[in-house]
Amino acid sequence: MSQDDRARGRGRPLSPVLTQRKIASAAVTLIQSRGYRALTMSALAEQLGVSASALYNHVGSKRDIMILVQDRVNQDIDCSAFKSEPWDVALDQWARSYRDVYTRNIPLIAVMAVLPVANSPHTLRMYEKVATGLTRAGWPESWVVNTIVAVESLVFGSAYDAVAPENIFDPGELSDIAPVFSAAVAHRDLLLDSVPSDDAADAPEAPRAPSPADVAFDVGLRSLLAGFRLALEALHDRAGAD
Amino acid sequence: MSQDDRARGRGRPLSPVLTQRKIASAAVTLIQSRGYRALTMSALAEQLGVSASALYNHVGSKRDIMILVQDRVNQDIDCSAFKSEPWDVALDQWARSYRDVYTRNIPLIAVMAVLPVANSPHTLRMYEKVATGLTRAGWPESWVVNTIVAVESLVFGSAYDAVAPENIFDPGELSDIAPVFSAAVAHRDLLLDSVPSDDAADAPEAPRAPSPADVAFDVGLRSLLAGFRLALEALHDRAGAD
DNA sequence: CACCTTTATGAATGAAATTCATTTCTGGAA
DNA sequence: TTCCAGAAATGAATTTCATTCATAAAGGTG
Repeated sequence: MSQDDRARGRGRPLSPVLTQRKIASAAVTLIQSRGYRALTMSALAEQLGVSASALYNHVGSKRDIMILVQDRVNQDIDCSAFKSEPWDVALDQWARSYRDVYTRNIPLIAVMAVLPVANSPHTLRMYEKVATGLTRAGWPESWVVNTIVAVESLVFGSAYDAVAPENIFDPGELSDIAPVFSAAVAHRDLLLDSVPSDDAADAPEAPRAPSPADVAFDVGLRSLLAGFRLALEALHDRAGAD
Repeated sequence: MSQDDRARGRGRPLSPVLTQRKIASAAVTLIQSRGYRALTMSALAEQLGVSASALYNHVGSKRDIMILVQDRVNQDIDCSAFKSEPWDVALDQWARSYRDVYTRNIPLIAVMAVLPVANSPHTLRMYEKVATGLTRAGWPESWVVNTIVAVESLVFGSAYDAVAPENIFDPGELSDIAPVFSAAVAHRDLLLDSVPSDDAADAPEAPRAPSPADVAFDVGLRSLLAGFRLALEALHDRAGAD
């Protein structure tokens, strides 16, 4: 399809057909056009004009491909705010962008959340920007990673929530056994206006109205950041008292 | 194994062998003894002394079984604090218990996070307790669900983090490209004492030392709750001003 | 009693990932 | 140059699951 349609015979080709780079690109393309469900070794091989077993000369498993995809996808996370903005504003923007990316890449969460960063250069660069921003703003070294992890945790959980069906909390026939909760679900949407509309600057594309999941994430992120501000103040007060 | 070893012939048995209840129990048993990897339709059928295809007379798919398991597992989450404690203390205890449970049931996260609650009575009962606690404490109805979702998001993300390898942030050979982050990772453990030891009351079993992931969760949860306290105060101040 | 429904069995089916034997080419050492 | 180990393809298994299908036996309802 994509390359050269003449069937290749057996044996090593004259010039190499595959590289990890090409495999990763093809995987991303495939995912974007047909989704993660469609990312099979065969489909990927077909996309590359190659037989499925050939992939195993370049990666050890499908999981390896997910890892390549993950590092690539992480480049889309916007860390730019750490250059200029105060740490809390930057963390806010980073978290929102991070969630947007993973809402589009749910199957990567299980990979990213558990994957040693050691072979993901772009991911590591992202963390470096965040860590630098926090450190420069006066966060103690010993807190930086935990702060990052806490934000990430909220982000991953919220990404799942974002792809859940809208009626996920609708108690259906069982509303009798949960009257207070049912009422709360029914009145959940009253906050819908308090949320910032997605991107003012760079998006002519989709000024999508915020969903309940967006509101919940907004509430959680704001609260988490407010808590962080308090914690940082407390740390500095204590340090100042010595 | 578990029931009656005499081979059953073809055809409908004299008394029913399977129920959804029995399937769910067997699944939980299997998971506890051999983990989620071992939860296959065949293994489950064997556990029940039945052929795999028989299961499909009682559930539509393996996912349905995961749903049954999920509702059962959610009964282990401790909501008791909402009866007596202030809302923030109760939310704290709930969240910690919730994370413990899902740390042991990682594959359920993808199910739970996305599953309509309508057919999970125990899950719904849990939400009812939480919603009641928050409402009684003065949280406005419109905030209750979002508050719950925010905590859950942190919990799910943190559960992933808890099962990640300890060295997940070790930059390995790439530490050059992320010096600030690498230093932060190296000093991450300095907070290890600030975390409550797991269970004082009911655990003679494992007074396990807190891991870095436990600390990060603790930091995140504390901050989130601090932020919630501020938000609730602000709401009441605003309401009082009218 | 006739007949549809329920709930088993055991034998396919099908989708994936992965492995294996084989082929062909490359690049470095003798 | 020649030779050979190793790299990189192919296509044909293999494996492991979930799921479906044809068939059989029992239950319950008219």
